[in-house]
Amino acid sequence: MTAIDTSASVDSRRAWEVVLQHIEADLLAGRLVPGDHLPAERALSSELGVGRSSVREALRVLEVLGLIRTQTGSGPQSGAIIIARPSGGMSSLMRLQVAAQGFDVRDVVKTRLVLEAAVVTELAEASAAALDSAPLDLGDAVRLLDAMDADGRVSEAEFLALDAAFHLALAELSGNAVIASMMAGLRNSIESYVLAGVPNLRSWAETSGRLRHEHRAIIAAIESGDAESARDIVNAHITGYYAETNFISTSEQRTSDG
Amino acid sequence: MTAIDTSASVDSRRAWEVVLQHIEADLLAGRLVPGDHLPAERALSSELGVGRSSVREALRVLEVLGLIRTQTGSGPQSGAIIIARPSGGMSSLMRLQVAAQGFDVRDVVKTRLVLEAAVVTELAEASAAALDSAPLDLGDAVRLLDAMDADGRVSEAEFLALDAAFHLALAELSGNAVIASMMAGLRNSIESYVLAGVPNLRSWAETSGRLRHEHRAIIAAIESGDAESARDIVNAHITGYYAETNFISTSEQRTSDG
DNA sequence: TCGTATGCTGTGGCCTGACCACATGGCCTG
DNA sequence: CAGGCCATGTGGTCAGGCCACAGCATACGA
Repeated sequence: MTAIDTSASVDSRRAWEVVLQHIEADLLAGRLVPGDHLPAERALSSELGVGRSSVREALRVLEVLGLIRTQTGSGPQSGAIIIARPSGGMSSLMRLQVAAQGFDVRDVVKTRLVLEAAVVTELAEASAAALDSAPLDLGDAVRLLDAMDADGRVSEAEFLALDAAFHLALAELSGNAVIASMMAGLRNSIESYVLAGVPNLRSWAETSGRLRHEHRAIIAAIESGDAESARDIVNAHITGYYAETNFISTSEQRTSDG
Repeated sequence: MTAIDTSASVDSRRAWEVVLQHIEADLLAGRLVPGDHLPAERALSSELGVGRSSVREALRVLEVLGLIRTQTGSGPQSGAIIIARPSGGMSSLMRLQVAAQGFDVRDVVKTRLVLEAAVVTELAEASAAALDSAPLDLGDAVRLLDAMDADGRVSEAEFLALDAAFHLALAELSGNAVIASMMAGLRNSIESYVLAGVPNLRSWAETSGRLRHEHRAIIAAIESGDAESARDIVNAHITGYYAETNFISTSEQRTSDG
């Protein structure tokens, strides 16, 4: 009796899809913008004529995709709030697709290579073009490199986490949120593989030293506006690591396999 | 009385996260592979000691992310089945993030440019390298071009849909599922903007003719193994369209805005 | 008067039980 | 042997309840 089924008596869409599309429409129309509160679950439920559990299913999806943040209790911070943080959703998506064999790990690495090259190219060109105006502050990235230089006091896992953060920082500095979140997701999805490869290294000290050196070289190439060499270094940087860990033979990917 | 709370009496994870992580663990361990059936919702519920609604929230997430397909009824096709189709999830994610202003449309276009260039580069290089062995069949893509040539009998929307399919086909031919699904998501997320830009064109006939010509040129460049010109053409192809629709002035993106 | 304590209220989180539509597969009947 | 019928198990959905939690207003005490 709650739902009025005049018009579209048979709604082919499932109830939770109705909720999802309703919210998407509100977003597209600008009726909902980041920072706004969604109506309470019970309100949304009666407003749309669906059960609260269906509303919750839709909200769960939005939460995983990084569109909303939920909080119990009362007050301004409670409820479901639009946040629009893509990285979390991208990470979940890629991690699960890799787990479910929808994504081949080699393709993840190759894609990361493509995006990473695009990022440093863009940064280098921006640096070259803006020598006079804005000086292109790479401080965030450099600080991470400094943290990685605390030799001996940084575990393998910590080092690799900082490494990931460094590459992510570069992506964010390029100003492209799409690429940045993709990079976050790609890296996140193969995190466990990266860690698992460490024992295969001949010498962690040697490898980490090389990685640190390459990082500095990337920064230097960007600052000097040398896009081409930045691209080459980052290429060798990533390819080299995976080759050393025997994680993937990047030289002969997908030559003739299905 | 159903849930036994020995060990980990306070589970900080929310109930639906427990379900999600359980399934993810099964995927990673290979206990679940594409084609397999998930346990029934009620079984999963009692097995994990959570309510069925929580199980459903997790399944909903998996469904939107493209990991499972659900079907009512009984028989071999009913229930939740692992499918691992990333495109749908990528599309949802990007579409909603664009709607929620988490992604700037200009960044979406720029990212598409990067990926598209990588795709045609890879295809061209593969074509050049495999002149003797496998002849690199572009048939799928070419058939789409043929369909677009039915001049006058293809509406704007249909033409643009075929255009999208063409670019997606190229991505899939490159063999990289990650890039292919990203391209699908990127294109999908700006679908409405692309369509909305059509009225801004000086002449649809002129533009569509140019697009068709450029498509053929891309194919030709790939087949001749000319990666560089393939990249240039695809770049001009995409940039040109958006410039013509005044949808975005690709020449001066993000020069000094926040 | 001021500060604190206390309870009210509204939020999401979760569970239970119930019903429905549906698809299958076996059983029963003609 | 063929065809129809129903038992069974599935996801889809709803209603209602309880809980923990956070804020806020109110009342009370210093």
